[in-house]
Amino acid sequence: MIAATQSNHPLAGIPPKSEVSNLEAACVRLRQAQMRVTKPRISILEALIRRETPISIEQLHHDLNESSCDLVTVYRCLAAFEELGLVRRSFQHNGTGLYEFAHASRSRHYHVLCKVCGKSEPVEYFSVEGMERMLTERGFTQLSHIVEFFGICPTCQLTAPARQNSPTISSESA
Amino acid sequence: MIAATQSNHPLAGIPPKSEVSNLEAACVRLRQAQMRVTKPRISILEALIRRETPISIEQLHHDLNESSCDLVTVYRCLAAFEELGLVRRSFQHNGTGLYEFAHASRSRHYHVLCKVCGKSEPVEYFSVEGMERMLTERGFTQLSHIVEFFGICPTCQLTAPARQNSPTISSESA
DNA sequence: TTTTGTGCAAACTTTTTGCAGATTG
DNA sequence: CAATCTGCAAAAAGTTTGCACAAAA
Repeated sequence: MIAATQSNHPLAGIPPKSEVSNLEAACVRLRQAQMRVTKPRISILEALIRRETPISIEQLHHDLNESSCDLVTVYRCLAAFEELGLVRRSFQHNGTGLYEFAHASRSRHYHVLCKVCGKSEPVEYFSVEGMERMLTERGFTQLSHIVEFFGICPTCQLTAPARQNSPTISSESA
Repeated sequence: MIAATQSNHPLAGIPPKSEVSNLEAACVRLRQAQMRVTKPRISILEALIRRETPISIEQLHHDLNESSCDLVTVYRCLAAFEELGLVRRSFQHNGTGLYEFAHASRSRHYHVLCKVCGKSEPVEYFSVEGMERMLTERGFTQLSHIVEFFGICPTCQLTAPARQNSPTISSESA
């Protein structure tokens, strides 16, 4: 989309160090999980790191240049990345998935998504009530929200084989 | 599903007053919105009021006896009910929608959904962090969560025709 | 009687699966 | 070389739409 930065500064086009380390950390994570660091995976991670807001799979695939890898691969990679805690999934109002890179350093934030244009903006999190009050002040109308927690219940831990995932995925709340 | 209560107490089979008033309030709401109070709508509302936990559309349709109304009607009714604020939608970990009756009297609560069996339990809401800590103590593992706010952004309010909905849907945060 | 809702069939969108060939470590 | 990924094709889920008939006000 955005053509490479138009300056001819020596660092033009070279991603900031933080992006590199994010990517590297992610690759380490992949190897830890005995997963391979492939070209599609790298491009997907790069694209996610570049972005600041959550993005749909379709759109991500498009950003990737379409030809660089198959849509199915994007689905598979994101599912894997989510299991590893490398990305976070959220939802649009219609239930379609959105993904964003889970920056290890940054504290977790949340989003407002416009029900009409679908654009999302990050927002600081205080409390549900404070949040909606603040969004009203920002000019949003017809506010609603969902808060959902997922986990594996005690019963299923006993019965299901439960593919044990890498380190705690739940570490996001640490 | 559950055959009429097996006792022969005079009140057997008669729903508690609260259910009735919930249903009545909902019907008033429908009429306010110039919507008709039809048999399918009543059964859907009844089924939702009976339930305590969020339910998928498929499952709701099943609870309804399948034959009592078409699956498409369930979709349409729930979408309409959501617009009116009569029900709340949430999501399973895979993105499929879940609905629950928005009891006007009760304060809003949230859920934990098991990633394996999908069962949901209501939980008191404190804060995201406290929530996950508490769920860990309850024996849940591999916790994750989503918090998403939806609304109509200032820009779209100017451009889009924006079918003006009934009283504030957003009143849930009042 | 007019307006609104429903059922049915079919389309669509999003996501998942199977498998052979390509790629990584 | 062995294990793991990817692409392609096809299927499965979940959800939406169009239209004629049915039901509610």
